[in-house]
Amino acid sequence: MDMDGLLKALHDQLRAQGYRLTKPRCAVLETLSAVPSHLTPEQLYQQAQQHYSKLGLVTVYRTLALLERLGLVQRVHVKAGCHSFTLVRSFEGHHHQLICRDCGRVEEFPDCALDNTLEQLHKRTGFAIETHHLEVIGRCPKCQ
Amino acid sequence: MDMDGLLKALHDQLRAQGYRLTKPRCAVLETLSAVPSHLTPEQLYQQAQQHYSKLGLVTVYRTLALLERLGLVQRVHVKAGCHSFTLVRSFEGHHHQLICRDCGRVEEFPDCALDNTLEQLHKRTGFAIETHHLEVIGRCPKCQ
DNA sequence: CCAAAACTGAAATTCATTCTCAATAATAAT
DNA sequence: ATTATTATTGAGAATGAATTTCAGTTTTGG
Repeated sequence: MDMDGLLKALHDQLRAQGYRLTKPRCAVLETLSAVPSHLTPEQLYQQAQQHYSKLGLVTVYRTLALLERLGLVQRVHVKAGCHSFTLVRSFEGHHHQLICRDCGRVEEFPDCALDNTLEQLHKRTGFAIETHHLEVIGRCPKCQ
Repeated sequence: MDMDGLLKALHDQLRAQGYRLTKPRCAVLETLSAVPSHLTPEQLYQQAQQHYSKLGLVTVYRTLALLERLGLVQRVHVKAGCHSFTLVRSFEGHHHQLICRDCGRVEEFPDCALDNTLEQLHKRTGFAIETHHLEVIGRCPKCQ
């Protein structure tokens, strides 16, 4: 999908859900759609000001929250800033986590059928894959 | 302080790497090992004070950083608090992200061979799986 | 064009995390 | 044991991201 098509689709999504198409929102969308990677709210704020100079940082946060709610934007967890910790209970190999969204219980499970996928991904994209994070969210038996 | 196998193993790991076995660290480890789920630094601070009342919050942060560096503790990304955002470019289905750790470039890839794994996971654990997050980290062709 | 409602920016605020530094405690050597 | 060395600590200050508040503005439907 070309960029204008993408932008138009995004606009339509907003309108369809009854949200207004404002200059700040257009600036945020335009900036995001022009960038192949991810941006922090602060970076987005800086760059989007080139499209609409009166833009405020608060509005960037609000717009991101809205777009995320609508599923138009996705959060990327980069290294820092996330909050909870569990003990690693098995000392070898890769572990993944199954997290209950209600009680927060965490169950680890051993490496999954991902090796094959990662191999193919490497071949297709040329990325040198170093690690991966997998979190599975659900409800544990007690919380259902 | 009683010491089951897990705790003793953790102590040994610390000692083996030349770190001191202090009361604050013991309190943090003891608390974490008693909890089947994940705790925020603040929660951990509250609970670990029951083991060592003079404990400071700063030390909890430092201890977590140390334990994470040693691979004894793992960060869990729960909903809030993470920083970067990308646009979702395909509007249907599940997407995963391949992130270059150097330039930050993000490439999406379609659903992987996880369905089977998730099905098995459900059968084995009884969790009702609702969603999952997968991030693959590597270096893109340009950055290698 | 007008009115109603959604939306906005700025400032103040909150909250998590990090930094600084003098005091303290764990360990190894005596 | 006692001591010396050095890692480690806690308190308070500082930082920085994210949120709240609110009066003013912009968008849209009529």
